[in-house]
Amino acid sequence: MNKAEILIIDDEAQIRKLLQINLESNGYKVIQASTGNEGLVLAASHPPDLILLDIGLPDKSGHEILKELREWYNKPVLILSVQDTEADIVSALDNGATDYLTKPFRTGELLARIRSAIRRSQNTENDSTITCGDLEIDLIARIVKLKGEAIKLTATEYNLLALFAKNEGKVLTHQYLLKEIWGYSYQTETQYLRVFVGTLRKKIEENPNNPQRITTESGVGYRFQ
Amino acid sequence: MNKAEILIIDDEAQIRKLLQINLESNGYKVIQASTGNEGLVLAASHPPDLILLDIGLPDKSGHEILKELREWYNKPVLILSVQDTEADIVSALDNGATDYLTKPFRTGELLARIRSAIRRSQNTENDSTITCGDLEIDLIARIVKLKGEAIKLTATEYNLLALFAKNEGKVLTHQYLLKEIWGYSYQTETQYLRVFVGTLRKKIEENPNNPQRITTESGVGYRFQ
DNA sequence: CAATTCCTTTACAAAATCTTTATAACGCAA
DNA sequence: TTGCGTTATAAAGATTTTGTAAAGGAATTG
Repeated sequence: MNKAEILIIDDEAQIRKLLQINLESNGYKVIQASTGNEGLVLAASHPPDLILLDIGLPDKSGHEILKELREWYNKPVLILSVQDTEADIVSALDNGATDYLTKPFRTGELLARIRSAIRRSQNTENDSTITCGDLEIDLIARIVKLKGEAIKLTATEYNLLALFAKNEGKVLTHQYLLKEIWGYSYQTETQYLRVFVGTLRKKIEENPNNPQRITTESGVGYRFQ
Repeated sequence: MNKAEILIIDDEAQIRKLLQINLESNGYKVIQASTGNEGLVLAASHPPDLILLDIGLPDKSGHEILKELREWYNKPVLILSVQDTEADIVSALDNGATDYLTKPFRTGELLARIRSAIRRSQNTENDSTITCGDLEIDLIARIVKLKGEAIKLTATEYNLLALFAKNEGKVLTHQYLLKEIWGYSYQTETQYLRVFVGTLRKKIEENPNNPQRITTESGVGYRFQ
């Protein structure tokens, strides 16, 4: 993955700064929110690869934020907290937190736990390259080859194709695709999908008028084979 | 899931006992090993759903055990250790540990982290397919196969068939079917059902004039077998 | 800051699906 | 047999969904 994006939701500017410096120097792209609601909006409009969530937020408890996130967000959410009561930890983990670290944390450990969480979340059948007939997708290098020839895809086209490839054979609903590629708040923009599936077909199908790889499931979504 | 199995690899009998009692009272099945090699053998001969691994083992370091395990075992491995140096934690996590807890640990937290790890590992492996004779319905991939051949169904046809399959053998009333597929306000549109049961029969019945799979219960509804 | 690429949006044609109508067939009881 | 309620099938019409092109904006790049 090319620069995983991490969203920090924390009200303390100092901590955000500290995290930002550490994460960016380790090759992550960082987005920040100082309140829970701001964090939810940011996450919905552009889903990050991982979220660092503080429990002690001014506007809304982190537990609530976590619950709301988990209604649609299924990538890792790591909790950072000064609280270390067992009840807090258990509640967060049972509500879908991926991990729980108490402040002050050790940066090396935090980074290791982030690596671990991201590795696992990408581990959905992810052997770096996926091959489907004469189409090869290198998920590490982000290169797509058709009959050995590299194809030029835009960022969105690539993301869409990679998502299809990781779910070969399954029907992916419009909602799901939009949520994964554009974000939670784009669930109704099915026209985006039509446009991008169209351009993808032009690039990877033998005959775009009779697509074999990306087929339409009318009223439901698309399927990649 | 039917009683998840947990393998404990730890040389201290007291800790094993403590873990055993706690885990068993929470519905897990427990297997124990007091040395690293014994643990590897047990894991290989009967792979558990999760492994609790102590780092300070007499025969082999837990780090080594972890590496050997990870060559083939990809379910959760939680590390328990008296060591809490950052280097230890980072090394374990980077070698594929799912989580790392330092002794003494809090049982509630440990149980929550176990639940969390198991939940996540199960999320990636669900293929619920219903099989009725030579008809297969994959509810995740949304694929229907008859004698191994995929059949093309429209969204409504598929929904109807899936609903039948989930209620195999039962008579489903017109009202119920209409309510489930079209919605509450369509309960009187029984003609819809006739049309769609008709098209379904054409696609999945050997002889649509003498249906065996979807049979008519006159005046009541339909039954799927 | 100009050029290019990519994304978003709009418009319209084409295809697929659903709904409705019409008509025939079936089972059952009088 | 006839009549009635129910079911089956075909096919026309209506509606929804999809595909494609293209214009205008936004973002990126040199």
